[in-house]
Amino acid sequence: MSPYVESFVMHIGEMGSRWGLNRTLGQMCALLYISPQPLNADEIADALSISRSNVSMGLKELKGWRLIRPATIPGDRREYWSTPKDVWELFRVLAEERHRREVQPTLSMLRETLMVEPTTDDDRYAQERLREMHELIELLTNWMDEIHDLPPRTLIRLLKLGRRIQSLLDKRRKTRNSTQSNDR
Amino acid sequence: MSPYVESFVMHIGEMGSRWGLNRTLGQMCALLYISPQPLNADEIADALSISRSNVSMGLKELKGWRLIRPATIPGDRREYWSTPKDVWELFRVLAEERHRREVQPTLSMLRETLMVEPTTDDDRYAQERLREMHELIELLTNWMDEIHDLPPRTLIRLLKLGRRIQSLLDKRRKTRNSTQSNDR
DNA sequence: TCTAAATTTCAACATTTCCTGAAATTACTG
DNA sequence: CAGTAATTTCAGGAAATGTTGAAATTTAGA
Repeated sequence: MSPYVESFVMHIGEMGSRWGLNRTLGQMCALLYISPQPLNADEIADALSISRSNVSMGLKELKGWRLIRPATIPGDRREYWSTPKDVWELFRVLAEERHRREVQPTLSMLRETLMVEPTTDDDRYAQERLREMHELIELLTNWMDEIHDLPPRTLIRLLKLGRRIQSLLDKRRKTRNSTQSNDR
Repeated sequence: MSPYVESFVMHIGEMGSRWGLNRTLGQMCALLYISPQPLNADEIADALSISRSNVSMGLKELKGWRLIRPATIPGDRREYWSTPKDVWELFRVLAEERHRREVQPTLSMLRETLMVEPTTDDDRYAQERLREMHELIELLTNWMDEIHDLPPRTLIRLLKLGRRIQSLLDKRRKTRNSTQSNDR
């Protein structure tokens, strides 16, 4: 592994631990991302100096994360792997998976708890906090779902707009109000 | 701790591990969030059945995360603690801290690596991937900075807009193009 | 300034998470 | 359908993380 590549792989490895993956998973991802060609398990084990079995388990997990894809090299019977090369897609997949694993269960929990009638004052206060949290998470979730398959081009425009979004929204509201309907 | 509160606290505890905090930190946060009054260290230890010293270390960390604030109760010499009660603020602080701890270092690493002139073809390919990642992260970072202190009201409007943002952006581009300037 | 309550520190222990090599399984190929 | 290459599984050990109680430190008030 060239030093060029190494600093990146190691760094993402460290970060990986904070992204639901762990160090090894992060390193594997990073390595596959910056490799021009797909790699097979032995090459990965070799590059990262980890055991073959560790790679096998890692690949299994990364499949679950939808972060890697198989590739075949004609005349070679081993399996090769790579990540999507588009950062947008990579981040989107990661975000979706984390949403599925972290946010969805939390939403369920909140919904269930909110069904229960609180009895004490403290519980009533707690319920109010839960309700607010539920509302925000649901808003964010719906938003993510909605923009999920907007073209990256559109999202980039939105990002570049930054805070100027405010005036745009204001303008929209004004015209809408002066005509008729309102959001939702 | 009432069962009402308990399911929430325990759940956030589990999630906490995935959010850079750990289980105990998550539980402490959750508990302080849904408690009508600030709590002192002993009350926290008691509610969560953990040692006093663990609470002390936890509070120290949570201070570092800016997730808790001290409160004083007149005539009581102990220190009391609570979280912000506004979910928006809570999430924003969490996002900011994670950004500081995870994204910033990654940005630095990318910038440094991009300074180095790649020598092999593989390194040149790697650099291209790094460049794209850097670009995206920077775009997201700037966006976050910009909308950082827009009023929640505005953000809610944006969220509720969902994918309809597209037509709004299209409209804007059309008028802009027909007059003159462009984004950036 | 002294005392006792409150808080913090830290080294030892406990728990969780990760990684490995050996063995088992699967999948090609002759 | 052997025989071998490739991959997966898994129990045990290693490393990392979290927790505790005892001792040290800080703080507030008498």
